[in-house]
Amino acid sequence: MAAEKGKKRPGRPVRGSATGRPVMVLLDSLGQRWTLRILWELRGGRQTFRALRERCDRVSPSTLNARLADLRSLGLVDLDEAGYGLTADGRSLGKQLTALDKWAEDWARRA
Amino acid sequence: MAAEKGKKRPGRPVRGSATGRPVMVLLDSLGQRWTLRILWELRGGRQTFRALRERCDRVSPSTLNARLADLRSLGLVDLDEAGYGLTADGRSLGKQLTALDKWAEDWARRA
DNA sequence: CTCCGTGCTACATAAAACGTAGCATGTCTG
DNA sequence: CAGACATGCTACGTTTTATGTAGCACGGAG
Repeated sequence: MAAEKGKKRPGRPVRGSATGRPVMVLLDSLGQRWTLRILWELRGGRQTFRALRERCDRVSPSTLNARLADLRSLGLVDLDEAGYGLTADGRSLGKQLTALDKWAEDWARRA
Repeated sequence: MAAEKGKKRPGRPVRGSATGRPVMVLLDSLGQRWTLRILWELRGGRQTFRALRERCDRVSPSTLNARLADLRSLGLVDLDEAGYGLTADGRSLGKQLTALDKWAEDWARRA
């Protein structure tokens, strides 16, 4: 399982990049299936594990749980009685995704 | 393994999203290992397959080739005598990654 | 010819993700 | 209390994806 051995933090080495340069930590986590999508869907507001799973095309619960653990470890996502949601950092990253959405729209228009 | 069959385009359905909404096409491709990293490294300028591979922590050539085929199919990357490089679209997406880098720096400062 | 360097492929192995079932817990209802 | 739901999450066998190493085919230079 993807249990957390240690919290991931910007500045700590990750797979594929010994430096631990913050953006590399980020690229490493985002470059796993469903991570970007999960952040994307959480922009819409806090939701339960099961609801989130539905929104993410019924991703398998083991994968979803692994990603959520990762994102929590990064401090981008948290869990409370209302379910999973973005932290302050998560929301600010979410804005980057919104920018990406805009970019994609323009891209589609051009293509 | 080989290359993909049809060109991917924003507006065409992809795995995990039947709608083909542009940003979904993007998230789908970016959410594979090495894709983000490859784009990241290509920001530095056109380079050969082998040089790019070195910069990407010696990713296996089969994987690299698969990702490059994907990115070429998306019109973000192209290949000429000087090697692989970003297209105009690729460069504009690269700017989004640069923004992500900035974000990650701030994030690291906060964490 | 040989010697490089290029993009890229083959293929066996390992790791990641999938899909389904179901557990443990809590709350609400009769 | 029992029973019906809903929750987060785990187990585990199967499939998909990535890895690592070797090496092929081509082109240019010497």
